[in-house]
Amino acid sequence: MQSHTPSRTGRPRSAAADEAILEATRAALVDLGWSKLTLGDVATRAGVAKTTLYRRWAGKNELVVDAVAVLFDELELPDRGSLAADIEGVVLQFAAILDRPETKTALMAVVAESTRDAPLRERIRTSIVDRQKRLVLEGRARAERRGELPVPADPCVAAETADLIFDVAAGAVVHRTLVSAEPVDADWVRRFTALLLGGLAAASE
Amino acid sequence: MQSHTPSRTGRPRSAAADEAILEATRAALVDLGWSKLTLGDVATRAGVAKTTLYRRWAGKNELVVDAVAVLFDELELPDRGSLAADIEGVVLQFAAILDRPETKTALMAVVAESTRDAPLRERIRTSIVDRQKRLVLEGRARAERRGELPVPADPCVAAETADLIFDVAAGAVVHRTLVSAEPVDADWVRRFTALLLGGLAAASE
DNA sequence: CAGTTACGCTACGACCCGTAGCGAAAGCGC
DNA sequence: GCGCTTTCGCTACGGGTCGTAGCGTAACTG
Repeated sequence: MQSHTPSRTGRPRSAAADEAILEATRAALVDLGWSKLTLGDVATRAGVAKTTLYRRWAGKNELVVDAVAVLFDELELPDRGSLAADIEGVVLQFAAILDRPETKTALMAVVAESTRDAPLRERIRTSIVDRQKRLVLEGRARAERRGELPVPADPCVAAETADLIFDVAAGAVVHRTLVSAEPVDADWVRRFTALLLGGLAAASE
Repeated sequence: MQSHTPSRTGRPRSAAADEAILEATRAALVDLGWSKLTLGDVATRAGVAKTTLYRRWAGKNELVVDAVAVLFDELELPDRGSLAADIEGVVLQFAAILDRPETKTALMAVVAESTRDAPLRERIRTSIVDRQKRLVLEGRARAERRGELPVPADPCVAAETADLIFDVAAGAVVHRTLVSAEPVDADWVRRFTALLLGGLAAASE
């Protein structure tokens, strides 16, 4: 969120307004998409003055990041018994979130903006990307406990491998969904997982 | 381009103006980025009236796609002797194009817009994406001639595999560059290629 | 109650959009 | 050469969004 240090005195900021604004932002993203979304319209939908919106967020970019970030909270890594099943499960979850119209149009737009805005990039990293990356680390740790993956000797190499896996998995799903515009269905996920696990097995030999 | 059927009579459209506009668009992307780029500014930079710009392109999206598309013309697939070397070469080329400031800020922006604009998505596909995908098909055909990959029995499965490889490769490079904001250097490409080839080998067994 | 902060509302200049209208320029067929 | 057609540069315009300033009111604290 926007990390406003709450002062001890004075009228407190309405928490209900916060949620109403974020909800209105998601609704506006569904109806209008990124480019036609205006802050005035969001304020009207939320039943809030436009000035209130500007008091809490610096601009459209930051607002949309916060509005979309909560959708990634539902990402979990339930234990499905094997590394392959775990991967397939989390990839399907990620694809489902990315298939929503509000994330589809918003995510790549804010990433594009972040190429010229370092603070925005940091905000995206902490509130969205790191939540995804955590799943990769958890999945590997679980696979090591199962004995499906060897415990890495060099932790530095292990970190690089985790980053590689993350970029490959997240990138592939995003590219399939947004660029190729084809569905990430169970069949595709199965083939992708087979490719990924095969590559991991070959690399650790 | 914008596929304007040239009429036999009347004053012909200036081809020099076309190139000046696209060049000005790329320069404006470098200076201003996607969101702050305005068509009026592009027209001024190109030494062209704003109305001329609107006569040739429907809007900002289409213009930027055309301006960036030509940068992907330099993508080639020189024979480096092995499938691994071919992959590493083309991935490094793709990463180099994507590292330019004009493509970095523009590509994801137009992809984000294309989620709500089917004609734009088709334009991106034909003028940018298909040029990349072609390299995957050529690379595989070459590897089959070398005997590095088995000739697929089912052409339908082969097409699906090619699509998968394409989404994985392009997606990984894009994600690494734009989301993780870390360099696609020779070391990363080597590790990615090893992962991909290992997965391919495991899948064809 | 006084002090402080957030809120809703209005109004404002600045900017960009996309289009219309005009006269001039550059080709083609005769 | 002379019309015809299309594009060009230019100006001007209504409409929309931006981000901010100002002001009176509401909410909470000590």
